[in-house]
Amino acid sequence: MNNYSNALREHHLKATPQRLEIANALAYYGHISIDNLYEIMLKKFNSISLATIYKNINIMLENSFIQEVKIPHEKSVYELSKEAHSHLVCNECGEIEDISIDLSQVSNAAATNTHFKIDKIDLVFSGLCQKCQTL
Amino acid sequence: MNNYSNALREHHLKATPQRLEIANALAYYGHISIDNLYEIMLKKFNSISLATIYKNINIMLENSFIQEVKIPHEKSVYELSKEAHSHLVCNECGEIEDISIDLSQVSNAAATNTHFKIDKIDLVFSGLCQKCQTL
DNA sequence: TGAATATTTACAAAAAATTGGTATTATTAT
DNA sequence: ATAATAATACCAATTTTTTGTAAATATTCA
Repeated sequence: MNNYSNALREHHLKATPQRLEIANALAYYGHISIDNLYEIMLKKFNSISLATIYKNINIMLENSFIQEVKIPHEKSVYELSKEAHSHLVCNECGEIEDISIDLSQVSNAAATNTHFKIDKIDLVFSGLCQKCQTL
Repeated sequence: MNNYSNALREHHLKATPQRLEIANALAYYGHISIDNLYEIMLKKFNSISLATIYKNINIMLENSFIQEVKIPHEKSVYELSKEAHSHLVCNECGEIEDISIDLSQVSNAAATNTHFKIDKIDLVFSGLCQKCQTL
């Protein structure tokens, strides 16, 4: 199990036990909503409050330690920052999967068409995962 | 100016004056947040309530008359349903632009890599629009 | 290692966002 | 036009998120 103390400090965040646990939860589950995170955190810190969750999620976002993933029709989930990647969501079971796809073609197409200077791409595929297709 | 009475009815929505005005606002502005929509609606219906806005947005979403667009770091905006397209957001001025790009390559890549059956793609480019690059 | 300081936490409360209940009014189909 | 149905405004309730603060904790630096 990873120790995120240094990673947190590199993002100018104090390494508190609560934050370490948030990092562990994100690492373990990959993507997690505020509600789920609160439930998980309660198991380790039985007096933790939602306000603490929100404050930490928000400051972690500001400092780019984590990223928000906006899923269609769902509440946002959060993930540890890593290399750029896209997401797939199963409309049946809700599973979220990471995927790395080369987006230079679409990025260039968008840039030349609109003259935007593009520096970030949020891409979410929705559909059915392999398991849910066969059920 | 378009009359959306029939379009609403085709989506099994009664064509009330409030709904027609929402449709007009979405058509005129392209993308609108709940707050902005409420402000706009207040000009025509000085006793309209936010609850009415929410109820209509929700039922219009359910009936696919409109679509939600989730913008990074921003509140959702809504748009009239139309052909599939992607979005560009300017991080400076907030402008949201539609763009049609062929996504069959990335869609195929994602499908073959993950064995998902993909039926929807949400793609948002963030960056700077042409105007804001030169400021 | 320990004291000083700066930040974080839990808790309470407030604020903001969204949803629910109902009498009245408007829309639709006949 | 009328009856049946659904939407609206209004108000209240709920849910979600943020804020303020004293106490507790982590970090810094000697």
